[in-house]
Amino acid sequence: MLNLERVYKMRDGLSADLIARVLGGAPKYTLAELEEKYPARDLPDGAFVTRFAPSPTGYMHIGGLYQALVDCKLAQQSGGVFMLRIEDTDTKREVADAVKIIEDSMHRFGLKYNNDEKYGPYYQSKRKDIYHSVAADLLARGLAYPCFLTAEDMEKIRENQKAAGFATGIYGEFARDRDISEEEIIRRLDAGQVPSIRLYSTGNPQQRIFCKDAVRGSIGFPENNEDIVLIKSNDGLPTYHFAHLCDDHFMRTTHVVRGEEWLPSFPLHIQLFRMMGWTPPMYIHTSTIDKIDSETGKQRKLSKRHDPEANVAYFLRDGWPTGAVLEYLGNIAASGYEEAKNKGQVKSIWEYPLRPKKIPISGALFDMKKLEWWAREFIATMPVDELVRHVREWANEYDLQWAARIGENPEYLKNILSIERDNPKRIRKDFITWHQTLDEVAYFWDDLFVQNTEYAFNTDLLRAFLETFDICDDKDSWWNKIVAIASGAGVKNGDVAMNLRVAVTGRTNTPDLYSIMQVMGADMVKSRIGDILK
RNA sequence: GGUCCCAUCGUCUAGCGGUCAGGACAUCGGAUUCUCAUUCCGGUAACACGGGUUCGAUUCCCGUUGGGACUGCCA
Repeated sequence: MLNLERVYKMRDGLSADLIARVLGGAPKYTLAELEEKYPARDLPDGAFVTRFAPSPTGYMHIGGLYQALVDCKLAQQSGGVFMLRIEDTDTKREVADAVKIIEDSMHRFGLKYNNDEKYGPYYQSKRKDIYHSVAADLLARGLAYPCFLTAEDMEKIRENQKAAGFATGIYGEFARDRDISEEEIIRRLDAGQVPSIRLYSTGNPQQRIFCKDAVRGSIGFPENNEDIVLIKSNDGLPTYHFAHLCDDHFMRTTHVVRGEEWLPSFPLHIQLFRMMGWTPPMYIHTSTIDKIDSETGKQRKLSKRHDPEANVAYFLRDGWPTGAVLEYLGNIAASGYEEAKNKGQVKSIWEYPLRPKKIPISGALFDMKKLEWWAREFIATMPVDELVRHVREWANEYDLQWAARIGENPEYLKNILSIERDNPKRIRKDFITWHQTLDEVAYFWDDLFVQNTEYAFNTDLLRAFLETFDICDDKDSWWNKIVAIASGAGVKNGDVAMNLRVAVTGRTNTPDLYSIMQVMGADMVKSRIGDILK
């Protein structure tokens, strides 16, 4: 009983009038009204309600995409709901078009969300009424208070704390306005000061609080005693912590998937839910996606400043198949997928169940080579029409020269990309990205063709080939002619073929030579060989 | 400094007290092939360290070391 007293009543609550003044207006809702407005969702047992909640910084991080995929899959496979919530509470960091970039990325990667209006709005900046109503409740119960500390005040406090070797932050004796009287509040308000609303923390760091993570199990922390900001003074918007509390409660989120950088504030969030008497959601703290820093040689999180591949836009620009990126990411979250797919048990990541408990918790290095492998496999198993469509769409958006070139003769590109695609089990895996696909077949255009100057051609063989070459030959006759040339010259069949291959394409490695010549046409074949003979 | 998280081949991982420690990518070798591709075979390669608990530890506990995150009126 004593303990409860300590936890729930440490200062008097503010009067309704004062709460309205402090908040800049009377709260629109009571807690009961909010509960009614956002009722429990009508979903089957075991359905997950998840959300991807990025802040609009004008940039979609690969780690964010990973989390969004996990969220989306969890909801999809359980018959639940996946939401996209924009965390735009930091007015200072707002970037134009940022939301468009996020929505566009979600769309391109096929991450479908369902923002049911009933539980909206989905922009935090439009949910002020909700936050203020909850804050009013806390204020009335003496579990929050208006704080008039300025940025300079706090900076000074922090410096002193550092100098004295104390933990930094606004807590206990450092929380100057923690027990501020109503009279003092009114005086400051009259003087035109605008307060932030701080939590009146009743946590005791000597005690431990245990927080449950779906993957990591129960994690113990010292209780939080910081009077963290709930509502910011400059714009009246909530901090992440308070928004998370209100939004995930009233949106009826069942599972919060977020990065492990949130682990340190986990006890705070549980404290908040307990103060409200609400059941917290289940948490899944994912690991970061890292790389080895080329300068320091140390592992670190993929950063948007140093690593282009941290940005989802990078993969779009280079024309990576979004499905392959998703498979790569999905296989990190559900490592059994790879094997199941190779065994033919499932066809895509969407068919493979993601077990929350199996989501890895140690940081994974981003493996470009493995992504490449996924991409090769992905493109190789794609019908040629789809491949052509993807390549054209990419060119239309990112490479107008290619787009124009393809536009002149779309059939030509299709014929090129159709080479060696008839046998599904033996399709070459030359293609990785849409961009690279085009570069790979550039030699099919005279103005892009680059003659191989390194290769030591045997002009006799080339001349012999030209003499008997007939584009109308079927593959057997064509090959028989090559065999004849080889035996006549006393060289291996492969030598003749290689001379032709390099002469016609400029490369030592290409798909089936006969098919290439058929697609190129007699004139191109003859002129390229002729150029060498000159 | 404090708090918390993490630790199996080079990489991503399987493993939940007894396994020849399995798979995939990468790598190396071989076979097929018009090809430095594909396909098919095969190889090298890992339980960070030290203590416990146990008949028996990769697996459980503690410590060490190493890596990471957080420590804002940013999320």
